[in-house]
Amino acid sequence: MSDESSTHGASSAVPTQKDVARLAGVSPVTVSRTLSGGSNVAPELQVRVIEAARQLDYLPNENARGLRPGQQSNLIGVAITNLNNPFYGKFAIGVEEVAREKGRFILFGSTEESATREHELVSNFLGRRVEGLIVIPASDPAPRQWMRRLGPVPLVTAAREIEGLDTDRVLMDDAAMAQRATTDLLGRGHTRIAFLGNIDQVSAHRALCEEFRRVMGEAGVAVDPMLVRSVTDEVVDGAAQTDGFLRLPNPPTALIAATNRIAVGVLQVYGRRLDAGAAGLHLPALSMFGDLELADLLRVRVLAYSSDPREFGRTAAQTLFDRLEGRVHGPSRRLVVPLA
Amino acid sequence: MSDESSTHGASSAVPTQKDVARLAGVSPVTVSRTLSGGSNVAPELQVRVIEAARQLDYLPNENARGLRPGQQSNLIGVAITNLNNPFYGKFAIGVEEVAREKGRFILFGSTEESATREHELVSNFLGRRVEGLIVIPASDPAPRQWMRRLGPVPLVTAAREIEGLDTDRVLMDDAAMAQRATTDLLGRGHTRIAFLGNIDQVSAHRALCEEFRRVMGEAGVAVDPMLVRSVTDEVVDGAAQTDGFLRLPNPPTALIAATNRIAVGVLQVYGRRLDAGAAGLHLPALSMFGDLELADLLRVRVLAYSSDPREFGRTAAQTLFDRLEGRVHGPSRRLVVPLA
DNA sequence: GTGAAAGCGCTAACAA
DNA sequence: TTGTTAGCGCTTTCAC
Repeated sequence: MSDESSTHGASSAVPTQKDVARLAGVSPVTVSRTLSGGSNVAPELQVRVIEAARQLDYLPNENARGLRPGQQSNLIGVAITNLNNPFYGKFAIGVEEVAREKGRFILFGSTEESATREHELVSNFLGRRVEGLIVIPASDPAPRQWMRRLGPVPLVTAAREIEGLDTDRVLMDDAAMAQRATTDLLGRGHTRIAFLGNIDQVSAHRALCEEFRRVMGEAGVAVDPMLVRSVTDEVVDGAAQTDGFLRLPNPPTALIAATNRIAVGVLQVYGRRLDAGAAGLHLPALSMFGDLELADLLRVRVLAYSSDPREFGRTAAQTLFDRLEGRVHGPSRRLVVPLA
Repeated sequence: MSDESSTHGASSAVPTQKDVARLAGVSPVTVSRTLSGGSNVAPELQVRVIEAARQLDYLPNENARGLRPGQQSNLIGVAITNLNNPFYGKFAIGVEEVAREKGRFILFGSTEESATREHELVSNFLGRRVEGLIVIPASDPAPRQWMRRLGPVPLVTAAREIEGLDTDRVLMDDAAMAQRATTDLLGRGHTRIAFLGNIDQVSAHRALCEEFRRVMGEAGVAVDPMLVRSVTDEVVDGAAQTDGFLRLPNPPTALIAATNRIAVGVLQVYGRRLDAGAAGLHLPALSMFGDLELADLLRVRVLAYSSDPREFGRTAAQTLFDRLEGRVHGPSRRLVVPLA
């Protein structure tokens, strides 16, 4: 009474080329040749092979296939830091799109900002002989042993620049974003502008913050040290620090959030205040870096400055394939994706 | 002057077990044994092997390893329909978390609602000998040939129920969501309630819409056929149909959007109207099914009804591992994840 | 046009 | 404890 044909029934062993050959009455080589183009195989035999394969629901073992020298795995390894950030979800779409166009498949993992997990993931990806890697480096500053194991596998890092890491890398135009955000706020008459940075995104944070200070300085506006803070890239931390800002005797009139997640934290605090009856006008104007889909529908006006995340993913993938397909040689490249 | 040690320099061939063995002055088996636990290997040899492996940056070839009978690939295939929907991004997080706990890695792809792409992806995943599959079925109704190729590989479908597909499946509580949404709106005095369904999500849409009609009927409120429409799961289509509703001589006072994407389309239209000076009160109240992070911060009040997407992903993965680890046998299961 | 043989990198079974 | 042998599923010589 067991349900042998059911989805999860243990049917007999997975059919191999040999099984197909036997059923078709040919040798395994003929099967291989038929299924990979069919050159030098009599049409009649091809028909028999194809029929046999269909009948057995045969599926070539890609792992065995990739074992032969000179064969590619058709695999790309992608490690991001945090799928919870919709920016990286969209980034992954962009990568996926390009990979599909190129006939590649994706090994995917999230590091959750941990260097250990990054090591685990990348090592495994390399063990599976990925043809290339796209990595958003974890903010965990531990040394990256896996870099030495890359061998000939091209690596593209994205979104963050890690000191001492000389790889092809795709970055957002942090300077332009910070410059625009700061200028826009100054233009609206703000002078007490708080900067809520991300302690994690080492390189990006520094660039954003430096540019903020530079523009402020150029405009002759002093930056209150109390108003420059860094938190981890978590909603709760953004919220906590926002509360801190609002409790200051002389709170800021505008606030720049370095990331998507942090901005959501800010907005949650704003939401609570509004629900408690606060007037929107008394809350600091909010600008942010990153992607916030409904930004223009919020009860609070939010200005978002960002590259298009999907385009960002596409660029990262294109950069990888430039190497893979030999269009680019030589020293590593540093690409900056312009603002959307 | 070529930069041999650079990241993308073509270093010599990838080292194999044999290379390590040679360098350590032992046989390949000793390397294998050492690296997989080290039972029955003299401590001294182990040291030599490990040192040699480190020196060569050796990484075992996981594909070759998985080729041996009785070995697992440690790979799970995950195919979703649309990474653009943050719901599925969070779903993927949930799956990833569980996979990591179980020491599995993820082959990932997006079908973009195309049955062809779904076939491509799943076939390739199976060819790479994934141990299990998690699939959000594409709405494309074309027959699923790949189902017959599963063999012993367990499959869990999620979010949508496909007719004639007898698999383990994880679903949202559509009836409860629709029931609550409709009841809540009726309780607020609305009677002209529009239903903006998703033409794609075959099973889910039907369940949602049926429950909507049922609750309306039970409350003795007539459903205006003009106010029940289906669109594809795209922001633009949601927006277009919303425009349609608003132009009716007798527009609805409330609107239920079947998905996240559709609701965003509605909100975009609302945003434009508000910017053009319309009063929020004149826009239909909006309820939706799915996940909208900033729902309570919008200028328009939105009621969102949904399961927690991450929990949803975790449940799907757990259901898969229940089969993989032999905790569950027999006929396929249908799990409904309760509302968040 | 077809098949036999060899070998990709690895590990289980068997010998020493 | 160590090494030799064999074979996983596939494709690339090379011979017929």
